[in-house]
This record gives sequence, C-alpha cells and structure tokens, in this order.
Amino acid sequence: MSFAETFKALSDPIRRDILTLLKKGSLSAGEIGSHFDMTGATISYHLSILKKADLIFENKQKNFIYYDLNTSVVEEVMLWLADLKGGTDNEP
Amino acid sequence: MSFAETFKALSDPIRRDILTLLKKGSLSAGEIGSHFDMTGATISYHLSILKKADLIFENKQKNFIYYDLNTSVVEEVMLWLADLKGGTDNEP
DNA sequence: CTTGTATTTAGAAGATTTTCTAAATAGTTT
DNA sequence: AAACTATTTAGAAAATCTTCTAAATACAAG
Repeated sequence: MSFAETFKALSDPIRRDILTLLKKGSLSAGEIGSHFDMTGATISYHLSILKKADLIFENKQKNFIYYDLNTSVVEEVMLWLADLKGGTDNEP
Repeated sequence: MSFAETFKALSDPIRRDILTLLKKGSLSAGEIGSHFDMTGATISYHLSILKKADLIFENKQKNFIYYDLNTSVVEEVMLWLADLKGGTDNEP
C-alpha cells in the first residue's frame, strides 16, 4: 500500500530472504516455509506483510497459493533511494 | 554496520525524513530536531540509529554536531534492490 | 460426505522499538 | 570558575512486532 509499509516490510531479514527466494520464480507458501525454521503460521504472517506492501502477489492454484515477486514496487523503492542520493540542490 | 541495520534504519518514517532533510546539506542535531515535534532526546536516538547504520556521519564543530548523508551506503541498498529486481536465473 | 493437505486467522507471550523526562557530558562565553 | 547552550545517555512507559499454539477455512481426494 503505502511507501511506509514497503520499507517496514523490507526491514525484516526473513522477509528479505523470502523475496530473494522468489527471485528465481513462484513458490507456494509451503515451499517458502520449508526454507525456514518457523511454523507455517509465522510464514503466513510474513507473507501477509509482504503482500500488504505490494512486494509480492499471490496466485491461487488448486489447494496451493503461489507467491511472486512484484518487481515494480522494488523499483519504486530504488527510485526513492536514487533521489535521496541524487540531487544536492533541487529546490523546486 | 550490517546490511540488516541499514534496512531497519530506513524503516522508520522520521528517519527517512531526516535523510531527506540532509539531502540539501549538513545540519546540526538541533536544526534537524526543529523540523519535528519531538524532544531532542528522541531525535538523538534516531540519529544514533542512522549513524550505526552508516547512513549519516557526524562532524563536531564548536558546540554543535553536524550531520551529513552518506550516499555510498544508500547506493549499497540500491544495489541490493537492483539485484533482487534484476536477474531471473543467476544460479552461480 | 469424511478425511486429509495447505494455508490463514485469532489470541497470547515475549522481544524490540519508540518516546518521554531527568540527568549527564561537552564545549562556550562571560 | 560559573552559567549557558547543544547534545547525548539512562531508565521507564507505551506501542509495535514477531513468534507460537490452537482453531478455522478452503479445497481435493477417496
């Protein structure tokens, strides 16, 4: 949703690891969970935060829910950082 | 210090606002504080987190401490995001 | 339709974060 | 040196976040 949500979502190492996993392609909630030493409920919590931040989208299929990285929101964050780094004197 | 610290530091809206203020150049702790409705102690706390994350550096001068943006760490974060967004199949 | 698998939701415990007030430090000025 | 200004540190309260267990939902397969 908001920019603030996106940064918050990125602030947790497990959520960043989830995004890194998704770099290679879609994974189901269960497949994601199998990479971590936590309950499925906890993974679901992290996925919900990434989803609210629009960093991933979900895709139901049969009994499974597949997740995918949303690169366009990643790009928005990059743009914010680029602007921060960028102009030293842009008084509009 | 660590990458994790940097993302945590960026996750707070006030800290992002501080970084945006510093985009235009050095400011003292007091000048930074005057932009926010919080005590100096709280601003100091936020500055300490930005400093630990290497997102800013400080520069003592007379009675004041001036803070500056460290753009190279901003760039590191951008690189991480670029990599996330970037390659779909980079199995090393 | 009952059993089973995948995932989420609810609620609570524990951990971390943010904020404040009060006190400490550091350096300046008279 | 005493008083003043700028900033940080300490400690505590309040808010938020992460994790778990137990229960709920959703769908599939026998």
